[in-house]
Amino acid sequence: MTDATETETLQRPSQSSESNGATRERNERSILSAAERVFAQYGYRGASVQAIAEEAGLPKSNVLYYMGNKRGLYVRLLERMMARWNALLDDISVEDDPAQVLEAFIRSKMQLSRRHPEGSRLFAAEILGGAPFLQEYLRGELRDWVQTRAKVFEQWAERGLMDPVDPVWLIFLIWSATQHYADFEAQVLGITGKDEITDADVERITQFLTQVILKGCGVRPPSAVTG
Amino acid sequence: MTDATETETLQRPSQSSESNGATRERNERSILSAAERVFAQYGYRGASVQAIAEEAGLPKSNVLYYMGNKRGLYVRLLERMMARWNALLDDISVEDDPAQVLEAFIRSKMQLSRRHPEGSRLFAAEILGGAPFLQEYLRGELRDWVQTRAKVFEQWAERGLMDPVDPVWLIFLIWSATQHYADFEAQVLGITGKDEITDADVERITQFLTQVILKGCGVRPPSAVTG
DNA sequence: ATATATCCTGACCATTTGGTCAACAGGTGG
DNA sequence: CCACCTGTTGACCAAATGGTCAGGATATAT
Repeated sequence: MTDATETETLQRPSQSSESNGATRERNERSILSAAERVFAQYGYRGASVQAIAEEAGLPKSNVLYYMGNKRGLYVRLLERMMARWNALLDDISVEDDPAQVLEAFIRSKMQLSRRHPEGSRLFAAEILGGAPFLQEYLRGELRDWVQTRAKVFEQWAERGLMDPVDPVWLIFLIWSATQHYADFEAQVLGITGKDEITDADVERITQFLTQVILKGCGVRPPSAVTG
Repeated sequence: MTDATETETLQRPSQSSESNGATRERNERSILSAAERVFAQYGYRGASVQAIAEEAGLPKSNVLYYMGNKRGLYVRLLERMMARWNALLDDISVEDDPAQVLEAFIRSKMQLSRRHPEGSRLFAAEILGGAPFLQEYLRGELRDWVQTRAKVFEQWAERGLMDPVDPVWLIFLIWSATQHYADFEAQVLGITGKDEITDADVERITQFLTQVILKGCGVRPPSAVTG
């Protein structure tokens, strides 16, 4: 009965959703944020509810009161990250300028990793471990996402707007390159000797990647005015 | 006293190292291999000695008999992977052909990830978690490795053999792109719908990456005969 | 004030964790 | 035969694990 509720059909915030659900919202947010950090660092198995609770500054029981159980909490975080992800490069068409689209892709992907480094690492850890919770998503939604974009890339190639490279691998290349700075931040920092990746660094990396990848695919950089 | 021995000053294999150290070697190998898989999948915290033992087909006590403790086993695996890593792109000089060197780099890095996917993932998981065991290595050996190669790339750029891109970021780009296929194998398989990455796939990816990255950096592909 | 719903949490539980240890087996050299 | 070394493993331990639950605190609605 008092089992893991669907975490969707939660309180119906009748009218005064301010003081009513306010506590809940505040606590849930802080738990989710703490959990994201802990899961990202230790992976699903390695993370403990106790550690999450401490990170959130709450007793373990309270975390479980809000989240039901460890598994549900984890899935919820994955879903949140997937939603952010799906918003990326929402609509592109053959009519768009390849250079502009590719640059926008690289830039927004870079910013996603920058804005949500823990979410990015959480995702990476899940995939590393064989994606036990995400098989479905990978073979469904995400696959469609990729195929749609790949189609457009292909048509660009047919029209001579870029080299005839395999579009799926191009997408993987952009993914890996952009995610590297979030997922392998520890490595990047260690090797460069920095103690932080600044906004300026991110901008420079974005430009570097844009330049190399566009040129590498035979895409002409966007000429501000469409010739 | 009976603490974690240095795992280096083990048995001195006097002369008959066949029947003598043979059992040890066999068991150690199978434990290391099993541990690599389990650590890669679950991370350090998430992996259990019990799981490693089962994977190796031995009782837990036996694993601990050979390896001392979990930590030592993990460190030993990391060191093994680092050794493989250091052998990469061992010597390059300004006199070499950029195209040949870059292609060799991409190819050998690709093969390293292919030959040791679990080791690659183990490494990735360690970095993802903030590299608690590898700080020293990253800021020391690996940093030097990168700086040395970066110097060469820079000189190539000065000589007009390639575009003046930031060499460190170029190295990161190659790393991330090549490692992606090992670390995110689950994602690649899910999206492409394959159930295995074949040797032919690896070859095609290698050529794709070589083509795009060389062209992207303004490196002319190796003209079999030096012009 | 009373009732009701949310929020909070310490105590508790079975299971698993990393690790120790004593006992024992097998072979080799004296 | 004994002594010694390597290998083997079940029994055991304190600590940590995910999760439950009863009981209390707090606030709002009537």
